[in-house]
Amino acid sequence: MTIFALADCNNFYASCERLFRPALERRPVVVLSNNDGCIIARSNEAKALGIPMGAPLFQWRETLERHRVVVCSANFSLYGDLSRRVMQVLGHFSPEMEIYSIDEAFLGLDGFRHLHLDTYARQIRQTVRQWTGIPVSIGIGPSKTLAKLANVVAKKVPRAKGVFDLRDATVQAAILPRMPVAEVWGVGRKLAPRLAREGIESAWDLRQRDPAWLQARYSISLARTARELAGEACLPLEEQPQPRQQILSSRSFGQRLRDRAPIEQAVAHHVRLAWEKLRGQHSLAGAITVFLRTSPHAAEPYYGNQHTVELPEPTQDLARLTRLAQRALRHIYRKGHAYQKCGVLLNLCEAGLHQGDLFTNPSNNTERETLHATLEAINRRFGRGSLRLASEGFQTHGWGMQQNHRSPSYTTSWGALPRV
DNA sequence: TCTGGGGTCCTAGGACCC
DNA sequence: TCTGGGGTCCTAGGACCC
Repeated sequence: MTIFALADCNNFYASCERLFRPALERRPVVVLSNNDGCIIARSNEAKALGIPMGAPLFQWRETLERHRVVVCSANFSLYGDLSRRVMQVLGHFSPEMEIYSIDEAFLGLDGFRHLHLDTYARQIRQTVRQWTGIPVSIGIGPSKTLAKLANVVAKKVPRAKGVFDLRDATVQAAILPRMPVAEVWGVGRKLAPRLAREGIESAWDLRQRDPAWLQARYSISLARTARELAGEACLPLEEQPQPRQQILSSRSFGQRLRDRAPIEQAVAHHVRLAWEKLRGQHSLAGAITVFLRTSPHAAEPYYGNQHTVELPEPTQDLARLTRLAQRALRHIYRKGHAYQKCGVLLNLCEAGLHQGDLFTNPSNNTERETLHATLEAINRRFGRGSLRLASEGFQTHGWGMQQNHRSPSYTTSWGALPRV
């Protein structure tokens, strides 16, 4: 039997905000999405007030004020840095680790089966807490799906004190029937009600169904989930992160935009952000898509559109990508709408795998490479975005983000070091 | 007034082939 | 009235994840 552990940070973003502001301890804390739009993280105290995940801020403002909830704008450079530290500590405890998201990692514990794993997990938890200040919970199981489910128990049941082991069949038989199917990894908003109508209400119900039947009626993924719930490890630990297939940069505007000019700037900006990631992972873009839309919640009729330009040969050329993106924008922009959001999507090709054509001038690429490297060197020295294409504009006029409650970037910016 | 951003995978259906 | 059979590839859209 393979053994998986899932370590998942508790209320990660809220815990990060607390780290440098101990006064927030035991107080309800929420963290907002970009543009201060939605609530995307809540401390336990905030959850207890009934604030749901993803709730629009404006609908909850009154509750937040009444209970003196601490409201924070998202500070992803802080969370990213703390995540890196947590992962580093977790890495000490197993040679097999898959970083699954910003606040979660699977550990392979096969080599540790001689240990009392409950004790070992408590040791991991304690160490992460002591070395980073972030609380984590740990679930253990014979498959990733069961480890995930064990983690839910570890968080929810006070008696578990942050660690739960779901390897034992008797324990599974006791827990799974009480676990709503919606808690299962891979069962979401749409699937849960559909399953309920067929009498599948608990994780146990799902596990009892014939995988072949589930595959025919639903999908191969759900069949796999049922197998995983039965203790069969179908999903391997993926230690090597797979190369990205696409890179997306998009954001709501700080306010609604009607004119094309500021949208052009925002598009140029997104091309650059996507390009930075592209360079970071040494890939090439084979196609670029630009999309633009109005708010789906507005009273006016919705308009959304997108346009894709295929590149004759894969490229990393920032100026070229920007030019193509502007052309794509012209295809989809219509006068008269109050736009809410735009974005740029790069479809990637694996570098070195493409067939060049007869007419590409290789010396041209060297020139571009020098230009890109210089651009990056300057921005490394003077700060991100110090040097950029003029098409981004000089001010983020109208499209810049709203962030009215941003905490300092304590760990990634010299100017924001905490004072003691 | 105000509703996130960044991903992956799967499926259905159409276009196309012989 | 009646209109093959077997296959591949691509894309859009949907569902899911955090």
